[in-house]
Amino acid sequence: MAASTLSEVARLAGVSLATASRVLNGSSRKPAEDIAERVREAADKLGYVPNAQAQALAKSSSGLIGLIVHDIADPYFSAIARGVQEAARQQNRMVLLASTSGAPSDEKEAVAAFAARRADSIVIAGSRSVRAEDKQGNTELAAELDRYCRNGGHVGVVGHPVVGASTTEGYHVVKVPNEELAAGLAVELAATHDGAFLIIAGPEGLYTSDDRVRGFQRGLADAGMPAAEVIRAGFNRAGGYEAGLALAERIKASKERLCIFAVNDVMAIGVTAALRPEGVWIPRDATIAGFDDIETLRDFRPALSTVHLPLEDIGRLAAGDPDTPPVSGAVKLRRSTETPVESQV
Amino acid sequence: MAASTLSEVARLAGVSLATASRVLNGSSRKPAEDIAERVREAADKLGYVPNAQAQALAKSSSGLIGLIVHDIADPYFSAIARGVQEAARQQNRMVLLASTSGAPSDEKEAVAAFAARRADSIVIAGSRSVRAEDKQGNTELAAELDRYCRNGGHVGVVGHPVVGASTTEGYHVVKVPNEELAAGLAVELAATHDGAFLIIAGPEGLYTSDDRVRGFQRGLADAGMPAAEVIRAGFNRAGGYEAGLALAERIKASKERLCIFAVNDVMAIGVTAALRPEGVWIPRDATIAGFDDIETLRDFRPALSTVHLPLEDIGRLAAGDPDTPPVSGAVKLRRSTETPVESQV
DNA sequence: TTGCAGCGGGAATGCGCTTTCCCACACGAA
DNA sequence: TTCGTGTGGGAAAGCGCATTCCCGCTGCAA
Repeated sequence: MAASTLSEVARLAGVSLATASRVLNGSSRKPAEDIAERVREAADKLGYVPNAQAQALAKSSSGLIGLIVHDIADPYFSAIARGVQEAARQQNRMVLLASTSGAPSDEKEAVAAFAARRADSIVIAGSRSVRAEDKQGNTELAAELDRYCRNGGHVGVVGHPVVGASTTEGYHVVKVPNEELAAGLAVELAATHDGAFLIIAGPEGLYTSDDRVRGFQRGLADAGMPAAEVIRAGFNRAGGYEAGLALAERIKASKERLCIFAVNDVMAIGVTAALRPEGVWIPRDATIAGFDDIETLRDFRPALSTVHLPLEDIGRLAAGDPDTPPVSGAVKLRRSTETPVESQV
Repeated sequence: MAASTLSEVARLAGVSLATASRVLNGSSRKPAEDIAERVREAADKLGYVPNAQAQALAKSSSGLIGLIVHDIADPYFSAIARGVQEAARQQNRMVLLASTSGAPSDEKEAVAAFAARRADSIVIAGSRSVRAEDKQGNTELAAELDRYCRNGGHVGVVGHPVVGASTTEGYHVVKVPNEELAAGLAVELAATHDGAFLIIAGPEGLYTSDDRVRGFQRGLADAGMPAAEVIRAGFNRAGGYEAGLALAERIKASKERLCIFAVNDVMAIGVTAALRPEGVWIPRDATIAGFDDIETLRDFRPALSTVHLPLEDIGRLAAGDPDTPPVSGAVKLRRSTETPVESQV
């Protein structure tokens, strides 16, 4: 990647390096118009593209914003990524992407890489976890982030604080009211469903999942219902599918309709997909609700009851956009939890 | 973003800058083990993180790979992004992201920004277009890419070459056999459907869409069927939805089942979503097929007939991964184009 | 006419690192 | 003992740019 440099431009325009720099790359001092014009012409003729690396080095600020997600192809993350991207665009920055499949140790490396690139800020999306196997990774991640912040970096985390992070300057968490919203969902569901509830959760220790489970149980309690049984599975479609398979027989054997709460939309879809070939129809034989309100899944049938989350805004907020309204979700009851006509005797 | 520098490390370790560099940042010359150990300790104590910008400047190679997509939240692009990301990871690079909502002039700016950052290579996903309003943008984009390549950059384009790009060194196109696959789809559909066909296409001039339309028509011709009528709409779900609305009455009025080919999956979903409230059922009243085989839509019901594209591999290929097999799609016939039992008299 | 701001351009320094070149030293052969 | 030869560390020159000084010039008041 060689390209023409500023000094070449300066030479061609017959001015000094300083002047050329002032003309081309924005400075408080504005050279005279005629000379500026000459510089611009020279730059144009040479196809000059400023070297952002060198600029960053000289003024120690890179205009980069690092984004860490578990999986960029997951619609949850890609929606957040879009928000981050938009915020970055507004701030005239570029987004540096890292997918880590969720392991804190990978995330730590990503943070280090971002720090090496002197990213102005880092956004970490994806659920934090306190699982035992992540213990060391979490500690290292926290240390790395801490160092990054001490060196003047800004960190935005979606959902929960990074485990073990000492609240440093420049560290902010975009709170997602998972618990409250899950409680709200439970209350609304309890209003029309008086059978049993069941929760299909992610692995224990995953904050997002745990919060939603806790909230849902609290909502049930508030509504005067007994606590729901909790089944653990992977926090993705496959997990939901597996849980669905395990559940099919039970549902068919039972006489009353079960109301299932899967802690995110893709899990709910997985459950539904597993149930269908078994002849268990939603919402006829069981009802189901998810969480996130993933856009790509809106056309899914039966329409999935869920909790809407402004994912794009969340991304924007994490990226430090000041104009974005605070996170506020909303329960969306749709077909998948409706009481079918024939049983509304 | 201040941090400890290499010279601080060198001083603490009591060695020269050169030695410290050789120890910490990989060089062909390996200093003695005892001295290396001292340097490593010093680096560790200071929490040294090499400044990638400075490294890039010094060795003029940034380890960056730029990715340009229309919309990162679109599952088509996010799947490609995942592939690019993985390839980058393998090559020990980082991905720089730019979303452009499809305008060539935006893409041009993204290329310039990547060039400024001295990205080693650039991947452009998303359909090329020859629409009149994109004419100037295309020209500028081509010029910018050309300059980038001449300066030693590598460019990978998904699908079609950038309009007007003179084939320079370092420019490669990941061919996607849209036309052939669409033809294959048409042939397979024609085998079981003998009514009329209709194509819901994207805007005229969008290569991807045009290719698929052309291929489908050719397939129909090969199968001895008359050409299908073509309706134009937006190349996204909204476009499909709109087209679906416009179509509903017609389908209800007609006595024979129509077979609809939407040029991508999300459009097909949009069509289906528009048709459903009108009482038009797929595949009872009409059948429909899409293109892309988007993963998130696999659980959609009726299961969507489509053409599978190895999107992740495409991303990898565009990012220059040598171990990825060439692009090969496959027709996937599913429920949405099945002949329902009751009409199989 | 002299003195003093004020303005605009240029030389030079440094951002943090890689890499070339040089030099001191040790070792083996003659 | 002396001369090559190799080995390993250090000094220094950039990489491309921003920015701080510095300096010459002009315009104005005294």
